[in-house]
Amino acid sequence: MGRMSKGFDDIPFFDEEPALRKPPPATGGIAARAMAARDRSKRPDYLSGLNPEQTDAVETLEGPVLVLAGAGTGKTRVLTTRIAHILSTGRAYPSQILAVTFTNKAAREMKERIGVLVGHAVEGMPWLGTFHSIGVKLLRRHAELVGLRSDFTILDTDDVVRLIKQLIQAEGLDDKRWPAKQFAGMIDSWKNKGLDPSQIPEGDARAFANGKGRELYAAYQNRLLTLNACDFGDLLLHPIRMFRANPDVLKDYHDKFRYILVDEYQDTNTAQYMWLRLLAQRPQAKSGEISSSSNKNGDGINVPGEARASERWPDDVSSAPAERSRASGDSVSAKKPTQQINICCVGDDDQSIYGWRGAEVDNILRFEKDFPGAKVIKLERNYRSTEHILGAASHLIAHNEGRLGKTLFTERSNPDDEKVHVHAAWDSEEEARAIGEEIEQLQRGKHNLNDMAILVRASFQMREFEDRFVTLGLNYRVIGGPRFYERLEIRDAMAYFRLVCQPADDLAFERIVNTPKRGLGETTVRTLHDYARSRDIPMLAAASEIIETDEVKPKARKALFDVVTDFRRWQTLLETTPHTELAEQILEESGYTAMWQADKSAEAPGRLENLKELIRSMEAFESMRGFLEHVALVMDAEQNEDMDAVSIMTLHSAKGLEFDTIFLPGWEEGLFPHQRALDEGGRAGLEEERRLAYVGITRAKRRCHIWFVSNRRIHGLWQSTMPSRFLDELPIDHVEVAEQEASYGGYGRGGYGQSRFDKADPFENSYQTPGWKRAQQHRSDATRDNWGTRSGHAVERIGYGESGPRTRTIDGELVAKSTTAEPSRFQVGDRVFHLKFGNGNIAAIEGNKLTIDFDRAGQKRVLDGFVERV
DNA sequence: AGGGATGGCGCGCCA
DNA sequence: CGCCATCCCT
Repeated sequence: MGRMSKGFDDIPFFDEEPALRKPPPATGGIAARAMAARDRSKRPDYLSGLNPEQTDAVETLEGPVLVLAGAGTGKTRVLTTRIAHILSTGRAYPSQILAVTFTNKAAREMKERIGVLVGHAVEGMPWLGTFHSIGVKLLRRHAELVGLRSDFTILDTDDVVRLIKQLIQAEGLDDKRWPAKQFAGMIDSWKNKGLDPSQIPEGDARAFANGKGRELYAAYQNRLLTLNACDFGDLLLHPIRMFRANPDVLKDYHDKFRYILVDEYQDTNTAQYMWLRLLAQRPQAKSGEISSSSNKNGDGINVPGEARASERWPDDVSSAPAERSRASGDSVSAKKPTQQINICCVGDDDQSIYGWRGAEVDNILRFEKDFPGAKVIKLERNYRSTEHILGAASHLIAHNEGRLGKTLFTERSNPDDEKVHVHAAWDSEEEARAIGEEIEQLQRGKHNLNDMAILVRASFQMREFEDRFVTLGLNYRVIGGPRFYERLEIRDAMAYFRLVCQPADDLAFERIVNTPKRGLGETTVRTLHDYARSRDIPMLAAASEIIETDEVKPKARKALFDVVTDFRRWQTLLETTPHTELAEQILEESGYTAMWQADKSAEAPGRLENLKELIRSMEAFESMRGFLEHVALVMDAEQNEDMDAVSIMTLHSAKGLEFDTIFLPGWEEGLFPHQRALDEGGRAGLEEERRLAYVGITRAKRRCHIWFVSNRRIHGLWQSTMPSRFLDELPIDHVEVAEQEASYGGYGRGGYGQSRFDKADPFENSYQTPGWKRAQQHRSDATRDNWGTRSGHAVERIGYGESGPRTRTIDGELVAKSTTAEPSRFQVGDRVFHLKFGNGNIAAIEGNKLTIDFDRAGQKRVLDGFVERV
């Protein structure tokens, strides 16, 4: 077993590892084959009810498999059944299966479902988790191989930014000119690509901090090591480095993981790809050394002559040229016959929505090249949505290029199925109000709130709905919303706990050294900081030294002394006291609870409540360390599941979920597709936004309501908005432009009833609906009442001017092209003024849409109602 | 040292 | 608008 003892035996983490102590089951033997044959003929329960493609995906256990699973085609079912199949046919122990997901939610769900399939016999799957949580697990075992101790802390984005800011200042740079946040983003993207400071492109390195980008990145990494800390990227990068530098350790994992499953493969980034590759690739034996035995492959799993993908990785020019030679280093033991590592990746290129996080759709598009002989199985039979919903989604996504190309179909078709509804509202307030009413309507029709969800593009949209639902008394839950752990009081409390568990955590120290106020101001902290830096010791240690000297004033010295004594005491208690008790004690004795009790502000009681909740949630964990790790990785606080409530979440966090009724508000240019996606990602960015739209629509089983508004408040200013281009890309056959049925909450009731407009020709102008007209009518009152002035300055008025209601047409497929369009009151070349974009010249006119070259804002497309001639 | 006022900037999505 | 950082005052 070589030097493997390094990790496995010294550190008390050898969980459920039968494979390392007992010989693995004889999967390749005659008995096993007989067993497998028996199982195949018997068709165990869990296989029944799968369609042929799904069955294929479950039963093709050997060799590389790519499952292209469209939305709602039973992807999770395939994954879990596949695992159940592996387990119940005795091909591997739970601990020999590596199953990677992207979200904790997905991991949790898979665990549950496997449990149901296999029964209670299987005690969890130790290696089922997110890339990051598995990364942590690996790192805790082998921390010393990358220069960490196994009790390292995981820093969140906030910590990272503060740390970088310090470094920027330490370099004598202006932290205004070089924002820490921006650099944190750069580091993150380098890490997503698997690049350490020496590998980043020269251009990138120069782009920041007067050309000191590389130095700064290196300094950051060093600082992390000193702090015994990791950022999220390190959770992937360190294991990669560790495996490359320690082929013997890697080999242990090769022997261990017989089956690798990857969920959402389209979302893997380069670092994750490298990580997977290392684990799935058994190094090819060097000729003459160990070839004969390793090629023998005595377990019989392989079909003779079939290419073994794991030996045929392509040369990777971009990331790590040295890897292949290093990974196939000489220390690999060849005594045991090698077994194939069977990798199965599941994904959907149409649902790749994490490009901004470094995901490479290319990974999935390239799968067959990476794994020669790979079997590709397409799942296209949709079990979730109605024909209209599928039709709308398919037609929309067909506007993307560079797809592998799947066509979802369903066999369930019902004449009663509703089309996808498109609604217009005047502003986001009305949007929230109308959706609230629609929800209440459904509720009256005996629909559960649990079956409805509102999916927003950006989290700031959520608040409007929350406000509205609070007034309505409508239950809702925010999924992945303002994260529990991000709250001030939770972060403070966590900092205390971190520092107790990890005295070197200077970020935690600085956070709480003067919270509550102890008279340890900036001066004292700086002295401490300098002292610690000059001796290269953590600040808490520095504090305990410095109180022996007279470097700080007596008052501060006393305060520091108290802090140091407190922490020393808590550290000793860590071993003896139950962690929840200790946590309470820490918050009491530090005066932190008292601080909030003394606080008379409105939110103080809530904060105290949150602290209690924090302690409560610690009960589920074995130790304070375990809890800290959980919080660092699992950002979502548990919500009470039994309540019937509407879910509100972002489109991103909705991936993988399904609801009977889906509301998709905010389909406006600039918000969805998001302006920044367009600016930074160009066409690729637009396509990713479109995939996001596709994900949104395909979450719906029965009803899908899309909304757009003409006015939205952005940065506190009301801005006029244009309907999203994605609306134009919906097929008219499956879409109905809805009339708003409900009356208005506070005002405007009566007089604008729907009936008067019922006979309006829907094709005349689809957005000329009663709701729309009413909204316009509204505008004149509402503008005066609600959008008046702000601290004396005129707010942006929405640009209707004096010329009355506009005709709004979306040309394209959704709405019949308006042939009766009145000639535009503008001409190409006209000089015009727009409230937001300023002056510009008209470059083109399409109906009432103007393309304008603005002097300052560049080229934009706006509705003619929002500009006036100058 | 601490608190209040003021001014700048931002609201994209995640582990 | 709302958060934050910073400034300035006590």
